[in-house]
Amino acid sequence: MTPTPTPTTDRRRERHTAKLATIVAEAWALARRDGLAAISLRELADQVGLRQPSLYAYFDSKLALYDAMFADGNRQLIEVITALPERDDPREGLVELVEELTRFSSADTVRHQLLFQRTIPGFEPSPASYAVAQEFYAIGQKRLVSAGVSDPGDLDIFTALVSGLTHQQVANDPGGDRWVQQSRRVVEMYLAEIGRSTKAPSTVRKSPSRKAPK
Amino acid sequence: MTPTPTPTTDRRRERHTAKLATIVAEAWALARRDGLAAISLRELADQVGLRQPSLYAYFDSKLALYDAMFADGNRQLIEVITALPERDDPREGLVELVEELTRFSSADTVRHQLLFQRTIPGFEPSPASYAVAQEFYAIGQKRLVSAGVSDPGDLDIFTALVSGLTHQQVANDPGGDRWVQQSRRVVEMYLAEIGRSTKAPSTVRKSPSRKAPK
DNA sequence: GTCTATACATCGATAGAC
DNA sequence: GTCTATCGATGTATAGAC
Repeated sequence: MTPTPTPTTDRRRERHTAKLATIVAEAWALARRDGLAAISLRELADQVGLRQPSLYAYFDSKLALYDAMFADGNRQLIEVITALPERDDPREGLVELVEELTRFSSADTVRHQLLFQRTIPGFEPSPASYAVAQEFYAIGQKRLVSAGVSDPGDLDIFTALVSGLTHQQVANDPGGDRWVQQSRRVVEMYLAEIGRSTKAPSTVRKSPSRKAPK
Repeated sequence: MTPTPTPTTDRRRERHTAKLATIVAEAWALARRDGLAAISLRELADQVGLRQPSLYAYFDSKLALYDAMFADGNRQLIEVITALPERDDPREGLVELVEELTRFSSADTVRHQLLFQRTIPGFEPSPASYAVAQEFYAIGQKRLVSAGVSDPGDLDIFTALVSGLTHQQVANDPGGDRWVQQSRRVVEMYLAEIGRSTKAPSTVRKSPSRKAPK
């Protein structure tokens, strides 16, 4: 997903990358003000001291801009969770992880939208950007395993818990901490359930679904 | 949020309302095909045999169309959950409620987006439409109270669980039932936690009932 | 790389005739 | 209510000067 002509010399490449970062940062600012889907390329260009066609030296299209923002947001996410202090008790570490993720979403609604909701028609992360998202996912999964969670179903439940807390936080108390406060209890509730089921790992309860499983 | 000039005679009002319903239905179809934000008023008008400006006889703006869709989706939601069979055990009823809500979201991604995510820039439900959403919320809360949940914090956790299951279902397995299948276990996990925290722990079933819902 | 200039298709929205 | 005609703004894209 390289833009148009990638700069040749190191010096030029450096400036190119720097300018690209300011464009992405300004795009975030516009998205926060008007909404993610309402970013105007002409206004974005103005904000970074360029004319609209010049943006095409950095992005092939508007979707490519969203792609860069997607990767950028996921890098922020990785940065935040890797900065968390190590805990002897992996369960306590899990609590803090979930609290931090909920805070992260609460801090920036549109960032949460781009990263976790499919809100832009036609947008799909490029392989490179998707790899960043998977890196985050791998880190989270590793912490889960440390806390003794390995069953796929258990993992699905955990992702549901986290996405539920973050979504409610963003939707009903953006900038606040109403669901951040519930994170500890939710994680402890979850770990209690996991501990309950690991005694008999063979018998997996399944919901009487009306649809036949695939 | 009445459109432009509300029809005067009963006959005209009737046709107006009927046509309005077909417009909303066709808007859903377009949204399913191209995405919620990608609805084109010109194409919508074509689909219902009108020219684009004529749509303004039914909606003051595009946002007013979204508002009508929002109310419509919430009415569908109320219809679905009120159609659920009565259960002697309110806990079993809660399980089925959550399963049904997750199925509801899985069945229509864009409907879930409009109802539960803030994805359209500038859109905010009108008081009339918001009242429909609150009616749904009141029904859900009533069932929760029947199951012995009344604490506000407990309620916040429940909404997080439901929104998490539905969101994961929509985002990662649209049309499927991967998180629908986890609904029972999540609800039982939740009820166990509630029972643990209440001062007077009632009879908590240790093992879940295998009673099939239907 | 960035500019000016221009082009095209599409969009939501409005004015005014009927 | 529905139409035609039109508006301003948008995203997208290209050509060519510097």
